[in-house]
This record gives sequence, structure tokens and C-alpha cells, in this order.
Amino acid sequence: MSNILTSRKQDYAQWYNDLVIKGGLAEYSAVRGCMVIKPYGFALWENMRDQLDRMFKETGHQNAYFPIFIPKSFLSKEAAHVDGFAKECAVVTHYRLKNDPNGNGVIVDPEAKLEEELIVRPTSETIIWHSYKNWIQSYRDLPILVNQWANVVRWEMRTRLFLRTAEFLWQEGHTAHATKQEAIDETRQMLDVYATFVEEYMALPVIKGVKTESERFAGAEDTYCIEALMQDGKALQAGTSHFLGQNFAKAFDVKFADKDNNMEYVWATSWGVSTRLIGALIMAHSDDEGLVLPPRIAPLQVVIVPIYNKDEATTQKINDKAAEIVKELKAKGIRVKFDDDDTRRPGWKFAEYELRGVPVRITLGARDMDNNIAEVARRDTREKESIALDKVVEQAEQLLEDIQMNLYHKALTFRNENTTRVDSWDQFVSVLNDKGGFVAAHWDGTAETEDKIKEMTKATIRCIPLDSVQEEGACVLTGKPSKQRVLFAKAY
RNA sequence: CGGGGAGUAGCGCAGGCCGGUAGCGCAUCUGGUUUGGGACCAGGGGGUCGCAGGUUCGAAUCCUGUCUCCCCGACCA
Repeated sequence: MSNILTSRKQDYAQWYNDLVIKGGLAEYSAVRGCMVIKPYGFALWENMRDQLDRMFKETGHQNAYFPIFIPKSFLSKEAAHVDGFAKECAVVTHYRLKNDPNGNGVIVDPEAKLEEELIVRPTSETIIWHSYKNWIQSYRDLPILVNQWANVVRWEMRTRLFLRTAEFLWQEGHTAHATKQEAIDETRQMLDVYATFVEEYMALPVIKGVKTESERFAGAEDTYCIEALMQDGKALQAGTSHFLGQNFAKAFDVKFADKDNNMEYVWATSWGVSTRLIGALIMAHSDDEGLVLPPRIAPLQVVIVPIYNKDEATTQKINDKAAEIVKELKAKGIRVKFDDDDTRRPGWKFAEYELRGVPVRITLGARDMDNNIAEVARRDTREKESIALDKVVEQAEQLLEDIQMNLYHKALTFRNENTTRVDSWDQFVSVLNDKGGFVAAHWDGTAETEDKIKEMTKATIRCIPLDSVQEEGACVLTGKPSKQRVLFAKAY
């Protein structure tokens, strides 16, 4: 049995790292806090990206691309925004190197100092709104529905592969609207797109909600989010959608003439998900044997492992059958690989593909050929079954569906079991310490109380759920009146 | 930036106190036997011991300085 992974019980953080690295998703790079996304990890991201991109386009958005560099003066135009990001910006100050006169390689040429420093984008609101000023004159120019796929840099103190890296990949949608309501509708629509994507493709149930003031995006009026629960009972913000009001329009003086020729400020939204989703995926579904990937986004959905003996006729038979199955699965649009690499033995391959989270494995051996069967194994439950050869393709296709559903329901059950309604402070503290997960409790609505709770328990308000029922209650800390429960959790 | 740990072969580590031929496991290469849950046998290759000084006949080992990375905290998608 493989013992190359740390188990979740032993050390959850180490288990996560092992999975990322040994599963072939990513590795550390020469640059502190930055990672190399390896081909297998990038294939996973591409599958996620492609589906999201389709969904953005279905809702009327177009892709564009804005510069990675932002003039320093832009960032300071929106006060809250600069406050939020100033502490984690990489800054470009020079544009040239030269040979060190002392012979120690190259040095920054002091003659080549930039007039105005450039900030490596931590997010692109400012550079984009600078452009929007030129794009928008009249109500007929609105709405602008633009998305960009890009890398951004936030100089984080502590980093973790996928979950928090100094550079990460994401998409950021930036829209401009004539009315407040239209912008709010857009914000909510994109939140729904995210929730649908994460639930249906990543098989991960999420809570849709709105952030409290202290957790809000710097420069937003309202931040909506989807929150997911990881296997260790910690919450993870999986995506955010911001209603920006007129803050950026005012900062960049973006006005439009309405039908009555009145000049009005434009209403804005922005929304994003990042490679952090890959971290969520890993921590939600995987087990001590390795990654468990939802079929819809798995780079490889089915792998066929042959078990040869020395008999050439049998080998030929296995190869022919495998080729046939590959052809049929591909015709159905299923991503399949026949691993006939003779330098690895079957047991090695079983372990390897389990580590990599391939949902379905088909084993074809000499004995199977004699009996006209194949062994079909599913990654999520690790169950194996003997299937008649002429039913194998059908079975594999069915299993992919089953696994997708099973992963979702398993995660949903886990979340339900780890969401606790709490009405007293003692219970609040003990649930957070002993059980973890989401805690639904009343809160008096003040930032002071929120801060105090964070200080005492490390738990933060993840969101005020959109479907939260109105009920009379008392704040779990102060006892002051409250009208609805909010979700607390320790978070990534 | 505070506290803790670590830099020796691609990876994981031992050696260091007590200076004297640089070692182990995995990986890798060659040949063979194998193939139903990470195979076995035989042979081989690979390291200026993080870097710079110093002590010494001689430094991975002792001394001084320096750099980097990891873990725990404050900040964050």
C-alpha cells in the first residue's frame, strides 16, 4: 500500500501540500510565494476556465485584456481601494539593467528610474475605469460587460499553494451600467453563475451571501460571496461579486448622458474567481489515497490499465480491445487514456492514477480476456466491479455521472452535518473549538462585536446568507437584538 | 516584522559534540527475470556539504559574518 502521503488525520496542512505536489498539480518555484502550475494542474484549470468562459459569454460578456502595470497615481484615486491593497503591491521602479562595473553580474541601472512607478496589478479596477472613461459618453454605450483572464500579484506574507500565492491566475469581470438596479442585478447574476459552476462542475455546495462591512472588497458598496466548507471544518471563500456603486465612476470621472441629456455617474460591478478554486476542490473531495476530482472537470476521466503476461497473442487481444474502448469513449466526448507504458507495473499505475484522482479506471488483463470482462473501478468510493466487455463503455459513462453526483451529495451532507445553530456564547465557543464548520448565530450587526468575536475565537463572519430567514434573536456575544442569523467560521 | 527550525546527489535524510578517503533510502541508467495493488536480482552514474571569510598541516565538522527556504503569529482571494 502506498504510504507516500501524509494522512489528513496526521497533519491536514501537510496532506494538502503532499497532494498538490505528488498529485502533479503544482510545485514551488524559485520565487518566494510563487508556484509553478504543472501540466496536469493547468489542464484542470483550463477545464474550469473554459466552462466559466462559456457561462460568461452566455450571459453576454466579452473578453478583453488590460495592462499588467498600473500607474501609481491611478491606484490612489479611490481612497478605500488604495487602503485595501497598498500593503501588498509589487512596484516597478526601473526599466533597465546594466553590467555591474565590479563584475558581479547585472545591477539595476540607476540612470533608468521611472518618472512614475508602476504597480503590478493586484486587481484591475483602476486601469480599467481609466479606459472606461473614454468608452462611455452616452447611455447608448452602456452596459459594458467585459471580463479578463489574467494574472495578478498580491505580495502576501504567508503563502500556500493555490490557496494563497503571491501571483495567481484569475478572471475579473468589470461591468458598467446606467442604473443602480441594473448593476445590482449584474452582481447577483454573476454570483449565481459562480454558484452554479462550483456546484455543478466542481461538485461543491456553496452558501451564497453578502459580506459584512469589514470583510467587504476595498472600494465596494456590497460584496457578495460564495462560501464553501472544507473537510477540516474551515470555510473557504470561493468567489466574490462586488456592487461597486459609483465609487470608481466618481474616482475616474466617468459620466454618461442619459436620455434626457442629464450627466450621470456610471454604476459598476466587478467579480472574480481564481486558481484558489483548485485548492477548494482538493480540500473538499480528496482522501488519504490522493486527489479525487469531479468527472466534469477532471483532466483525465477514464484510464485503461492493461495487465500483460508473456503471451503475445493475449497482449494483442488486450491492446485491440483497449483501442476499441478508447475509440468509443472518445466518440462520446470522454477524456480517456490507455496507459500501455511497459516500464511501469499495474500496481504502480493503480496507485498513481488514484493519486491523480482519475474518476474511472478500467483494467484489462489476460484473465478478463478469457472471460470477456473488464474490471471497472471508481475513484470516489474505490469500489471495483467486473463488467461484461460489451457493457464497459456504457458503465464508464454512467459511473462518471454517478461520481459527479455522489461527490456533490457527500460534500453537501458533510456541510449540513457541520453547520450548527447556536444560541449561547458557551456553545458558540465550544462548537468552534471542538467541531468546527459553520456556526449559524445571531449578531448585533456591529463591527465592534465582529472584531471582538474574531479576537476571542479566530472565527469571522463568512457571510450573511441570502436565504437567511428573518427571526428575532439575541446577539451571541452582546445579547443585543438581532433579526437574522449569520454564518461564522474559521476560514482560509 | 516577532518566535522556532533547516540548508550535504533530483527528492528525503545521516554524519557534526570528538577535524583526517562524503554516506544511506528513494529516484535515475544498463542487463535480465517479471506484470491482477507502488516488483526482484546484478552492475553503474551522480555532490566545489547554501555563500564568504577565519583557525588549522588538513574543515561538511570549530569560529565569525551573510543569504535563502520552511513552520507558528500579525495581513489577505
